[in-house]
Amino acid sequence: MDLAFLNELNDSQRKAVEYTDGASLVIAGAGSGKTRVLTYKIAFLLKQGIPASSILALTFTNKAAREMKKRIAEMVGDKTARYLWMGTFHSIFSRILRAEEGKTGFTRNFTVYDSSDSNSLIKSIIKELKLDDKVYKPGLVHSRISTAKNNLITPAAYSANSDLQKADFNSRIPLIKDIYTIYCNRCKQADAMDFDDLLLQTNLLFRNNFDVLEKYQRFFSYILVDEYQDTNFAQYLIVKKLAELHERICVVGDDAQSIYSFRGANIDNILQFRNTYKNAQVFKLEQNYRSTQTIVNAANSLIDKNEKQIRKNVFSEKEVGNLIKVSCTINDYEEGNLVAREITNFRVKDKFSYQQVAILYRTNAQSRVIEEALRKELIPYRIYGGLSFYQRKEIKDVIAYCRLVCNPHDEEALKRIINVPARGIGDTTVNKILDCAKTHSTTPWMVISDVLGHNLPVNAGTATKLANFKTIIDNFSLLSDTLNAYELVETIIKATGILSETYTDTSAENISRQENIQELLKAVHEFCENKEKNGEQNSLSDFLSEVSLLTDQDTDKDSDKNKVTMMTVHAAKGLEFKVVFIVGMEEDLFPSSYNVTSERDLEEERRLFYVAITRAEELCYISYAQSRFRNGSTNFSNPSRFIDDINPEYLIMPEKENYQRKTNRFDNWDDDIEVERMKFGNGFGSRPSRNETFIPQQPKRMVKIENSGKERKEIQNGQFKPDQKVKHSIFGTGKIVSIYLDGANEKAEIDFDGKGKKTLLLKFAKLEIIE
DNA sequence: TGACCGCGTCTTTTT
DNA sequence: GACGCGGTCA
Repeated sequence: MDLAFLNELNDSQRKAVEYTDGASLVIAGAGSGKTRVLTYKIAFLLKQGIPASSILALTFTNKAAREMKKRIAEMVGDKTARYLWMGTFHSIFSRILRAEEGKTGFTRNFTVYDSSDSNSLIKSIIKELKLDDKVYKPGLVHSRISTAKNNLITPAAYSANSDLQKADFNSRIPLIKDIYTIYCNRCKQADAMDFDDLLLQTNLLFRNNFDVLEKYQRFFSYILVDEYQDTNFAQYLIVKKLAELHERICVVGDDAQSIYSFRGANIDNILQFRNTYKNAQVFKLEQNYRSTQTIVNAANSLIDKNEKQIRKNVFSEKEVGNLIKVSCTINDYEEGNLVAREITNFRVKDKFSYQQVAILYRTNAQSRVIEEALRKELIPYRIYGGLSFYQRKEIKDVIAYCRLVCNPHDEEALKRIINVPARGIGDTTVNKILDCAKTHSTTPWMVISDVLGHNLPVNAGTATKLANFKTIIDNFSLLSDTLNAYELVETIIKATGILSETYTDTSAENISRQENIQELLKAVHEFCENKEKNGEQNSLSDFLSEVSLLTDQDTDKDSDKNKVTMMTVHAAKGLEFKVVFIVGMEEDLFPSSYNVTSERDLEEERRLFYVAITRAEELCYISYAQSRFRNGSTNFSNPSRFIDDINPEYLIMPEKENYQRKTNRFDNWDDDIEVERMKFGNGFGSRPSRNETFIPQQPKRMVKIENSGKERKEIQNGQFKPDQKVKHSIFGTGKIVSIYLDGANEKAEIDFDGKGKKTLLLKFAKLEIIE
């Protein structure tokens, strides 16, 4: 057995790889070779003769799985590696759920609803219940349902749980339980699972079928989990159950990089690992091979401000490197220019190529200004995230046809394309069908299949149109027995005229739509060839079962080589770049004011910043703007408190003078560049005369400037005043710090006894005045 | 039924 | 600024 590759590891990496007898936790600091440990460990297991098919490796993204599999194949050979169970939780367990069809009430061809399908279904349920969608906001309802599912709370349990009912009642949305119940019934009827179902149903499968659980427990003799800090309760429990028999489980992660709590990720899973697995070995990887000492030390000094963490000593033995330059510009527009100019500088000096540079931001909306600036400087870039390929209208339309062909009961797919291209079946008819399906407790497809039998109140013309539509879909379904995915998708595109719909128009938009459809065809083609090569199925439903779990990250193209990368910090997790620009480091944006209502949330934002900094290998730039065009108006902002969290010895700060400057000058990295005129939005020619908004002060709160130029801060409220003592149903008693207006929302900042300061929306908070 | 217009709302991150 | 919704008109 050739184990020479183990010599490529450092001491702690090697120990982590070689320990295979029981549970282990690998705490991997940023850049410490986490992926290396995982791949080498799997290779190590394989070399010892453990069959690939008995190793389950769960990753966070498809891309991570693919890359890891590739590396393992290089080490141990393609044949040995091929049968590894490696993928995201969602893709692995959707495979298992399909294999175990019938045990969960879903067939093996179940559709996967993406978030917009879920939202759309929730929206129609809210409408059917005649509820106000301003109160029952679909997004909000979805997130409540999602949270419930991630915590394995079924609709019945949700309705029965008095705490949840009380919370919903206090939030004035007591009927969530009904929406949740109906939502689940409708999904089941449509033979559709949403993302969260994939985890929830897996748990139900294992809970209700001990024999099935036992089968997989025996089957998977070794389990590895990557990015364990970002697992939620549903994922935690799946892993725990599967590992119960052997306890040969190895989880890898970094608590300092846990940034997905909004998706239900629970950092306690990693913090409490040793309580779950009493005999667990812990390995710490602390040497960072990625970044300069300055970057590592700066990141350490930042994360040190977090209370909740596993202390570790991440260090780098690379060169000391450059200090992190912090820059301040007058507005977001100049910030973009600053970044673009600096990137051009690199090119002139031949220091870095474009693909070694990344620009990271907190929100996708920030990409726009930066994009403009890069374009002006003729810098090629690639934006990740935002509207992903598979969320584009034309792609979703084609996919919806495919979904309907494989599963005609898929309500969301039906609604989407029943009138695309226009065939005279409008909203009125669709609503009648939905109504009718509801009263007959059946699916819309059944109604269309037998219009007369269901007494659908439409005229003969409409009935014919519906019959024609049904014939189209039925014909495709017949073809699906003989054609592979590529042939069928091609037929669908041609026969439905989706493509020809765009032919008439030669606008740039339509050309891009055509290209996208061609791109999709290419992807299906590749899928079919790949599957054929491996002797696997390549029918349309096989394609669909994979495509619904793909994301933008998975569509890398060769043409994207040598471009600057632009993405959110979240999307950058796991990646590394020679040069990283972190833009928009402003209070209320980063940390995001929407996100932060507690110290716990603030710590997550801080971890997010930590992730951003540690992406950089050699150079890291941080910038913030004094004003920014956001949500249709210009807002003044203060530098992020996180900048102060970094030990200043690693930073070059903008000169203090610039910090508070009242003139139109801005600080920049090249002092000789001419100052451009500030760009302010509509009718905002005159700046407010007050300057104090530029002076850093506590609390660092963004002051909203209306277009009229008026400044609004704290406001009067008839009922609530600062210093009042109040009681909240969840947070208990506290004292009001301030009442202020955020946009149109009246908010209260309250210092709760023992719970710290929180910001609440007055209209929802239901506060009781104590004194 | 479908195209178009204007208004109001909502702006975080993603498998 | 962008999008979705509701209303109006052909």
